[in-house]
Amino acid sequence: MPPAAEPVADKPSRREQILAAAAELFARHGFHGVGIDDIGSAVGISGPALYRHFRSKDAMLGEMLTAISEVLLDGGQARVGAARSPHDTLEDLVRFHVDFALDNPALITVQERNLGNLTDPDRRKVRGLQRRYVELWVEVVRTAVPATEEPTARAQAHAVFGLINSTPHSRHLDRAQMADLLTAMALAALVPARA
Amino acid sequence: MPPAAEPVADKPSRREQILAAAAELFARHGFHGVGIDDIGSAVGISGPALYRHFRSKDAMLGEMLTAISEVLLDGGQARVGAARSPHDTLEDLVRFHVDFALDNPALITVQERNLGNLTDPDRRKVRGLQRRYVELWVEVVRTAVPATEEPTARAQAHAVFGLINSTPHSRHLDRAQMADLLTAMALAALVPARA
DNA sequence: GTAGGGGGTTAGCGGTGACTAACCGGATGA
DNA sequence: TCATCCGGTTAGTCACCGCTAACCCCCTAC
Repeated sequence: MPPAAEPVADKPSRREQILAAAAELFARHGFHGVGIDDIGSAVGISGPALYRHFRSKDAMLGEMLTAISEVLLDGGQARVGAARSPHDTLEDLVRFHVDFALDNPALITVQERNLGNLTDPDRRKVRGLQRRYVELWVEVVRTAVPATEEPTARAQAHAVFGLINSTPHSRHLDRAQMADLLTAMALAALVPARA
Repeated sequence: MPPAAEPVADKPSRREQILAAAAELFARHGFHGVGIDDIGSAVGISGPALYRHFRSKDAMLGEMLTAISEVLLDGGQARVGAARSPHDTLEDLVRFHVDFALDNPALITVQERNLGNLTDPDRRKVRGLQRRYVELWVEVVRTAVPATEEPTARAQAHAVFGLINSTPHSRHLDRAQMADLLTAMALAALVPARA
């Protein structure tokens, strides 16, 4: 068995190919607007072959969204772990989210739009991960700007997610400029005028 | 004919009731996730009775989205017409959008998520209206902050829409506080530190 | 050389969803 | 009084969609 004992990232496995294609389609047409055959033909196989890799269409969405939420939470925690000044931590966190959104527009779109199409247990899991990610932001914001009330910080976090995640809907600047712009806007929106 | 010759806003007509209910459902479950029977029973009638009021399910979505786009464009133009200082005009425009989003969370959600489910002609129409609304914002932003390049202003407009439209996803503050917070954040994100 | 299994195929089933057909009751205006 | 029509009903059609069944080909390991 030449290529085995290594479930690591070699080349994109079939599963990953499928998830990527499905994300693109879900983002464009919505979960129910995409057929199993559409996903299949997007990766060059046709229709029911997908069931060799996933138990159901729901399972694809579930795996996709939990993966995203875990990447965001883990990445966020890592950024916060590397302790620097409160404001620098906030900036790191913003930058991290901006990078993720710019590099994974389809995933961001699916996460925003298709949470409601998850299975109940999947939704619970994803909601939990998202809640922890929001709490991370709340803490970081309140550390950087101590005057902020907790509900306000939560509302700000959601608003900034909306700002950053709007990225897939506008492709006017190149990646670097877009990253800088979004980061600057998010920070300006989070820390009151004058810093 | 007692009540006629007045297509004006009396009490919510059946059509309007239906559109409101449909908007709520589309926002929650997505266009394809909602059945004709769901919409019907949401207004107390059942199933195919809807076809006395709309030609098709697509037509409902089409009418809904063009109406939203027209309200936004008209309202925006009205705000800009009442000429004040450039910065006050921008603030008015922001406030207008914030109010609309807070008062019509379902509509905002549908407009954000279900543009892709429109018929081709409907999508063209809505896209056109949206484009003009964005251009309005671009002009107002560039008048208030002349240093802004046009593509940057466009990207900023989209980002601020994302910020404001995130409203349906967070209900942590009461309406007034939320309006103030979103307005402040949007303005901070649009006009560079120090004004 | 061959057994086994991973990954693909096509055919078909059952359910559901948009829409139509056919019918109906009651308010209205001549 | 009665024709009309508006807005509702239920039954039914047809397409499509998720998923299973049954089959098959190759690649690998013994």
